[in-house]
Amino acid sequence: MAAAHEDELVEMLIGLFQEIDGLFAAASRRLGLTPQQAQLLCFARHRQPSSGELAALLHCDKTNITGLVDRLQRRGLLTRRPDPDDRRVTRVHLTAEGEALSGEFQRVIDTTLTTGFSSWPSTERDDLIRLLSSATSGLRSRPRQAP
Amino acid sequence: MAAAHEDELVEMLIGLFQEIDGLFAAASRRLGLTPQQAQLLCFARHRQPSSGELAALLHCDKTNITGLVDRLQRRGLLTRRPDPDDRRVTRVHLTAEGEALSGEFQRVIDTTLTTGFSSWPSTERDDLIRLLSSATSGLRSRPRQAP
DNA sequence: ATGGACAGTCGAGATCATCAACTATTTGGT
DNA sequence: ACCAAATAGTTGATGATCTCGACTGTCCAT
Repeated sequence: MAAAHEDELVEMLIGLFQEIDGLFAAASRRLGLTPQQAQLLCFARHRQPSSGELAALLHCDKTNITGLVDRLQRRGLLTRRPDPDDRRVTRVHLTAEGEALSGEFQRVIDTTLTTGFSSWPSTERDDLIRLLSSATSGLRSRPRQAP
Repeated sequence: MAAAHEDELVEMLIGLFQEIDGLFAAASRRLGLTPQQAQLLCFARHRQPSSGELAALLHCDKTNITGLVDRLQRRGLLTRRPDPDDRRVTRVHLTAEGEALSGEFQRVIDTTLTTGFSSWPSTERDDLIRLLSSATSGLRSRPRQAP
């Protein structure tokens, strides 16, 4: 067993997590958003998620989404619209202003991450993409424990 | 330029971030901690950080640390001790209970991540460790912009 | 129909997070 | 040695995040 290697891998994964967490905090703050608001806007960028979907994506309770969406709606960044197929669900649609702001956020993230890899040879980039893809999908089916 | 590859890499990095974020949320909740509390305890596991160091590690204002440490101290998980070399700084020391709880948290994280990679050949693990190391250090010196 | 599952909201209470202002201590320049 | 500037931590005020239990309304399978 390569126990030392495993520990090292875990350490690296968490280190990268911390780094991206800091990047998100700095970028959202720069735009006058909280990290949660920025992430919610990004999730609503190309689909029109329901509150329940947003709760799953943000790893929080659905009752939290109500206030989160309330504040963003009060700022004119999104609107609530009823789902035509299921009258229980309400879907979140970005306004033009919300599109612009979330686009700005995504641009900051993209350029910061991209410039961090600008000096990498494309073979290493491809390797990393391949390994990250396997890693993420491997973790996505993580063992759930009973509540 | 491999613009498509860059976008794909950014997408993968964020996907992994989301996954680890969810893992942290679930693990800390299981132990009756908030994610911030769990992270703070882990940072205090082997060193005795000052409040300012904790603020930098948690990417938040130093005034936030006061209340965070207050609540953990009230639960008997850590103590404040003055730094002998600089009477301005107070350092955080975990109690035995705090050690146990943060150890439990770290164990949950470690085993979940490790089992996610248990089927990987060691050559791929080594590749991923090497690439993540480069990536994280490359991002750690990220370009700061003026406030 | 009707009972159970599901989506969203509300109210209460705790935590997280920031800002301005303050005290105490350290440091460096003169 | 002195004093101004920088630093570490706390406090109070304010707003945002997050969860829990309870509630309404809708869907769906029996």
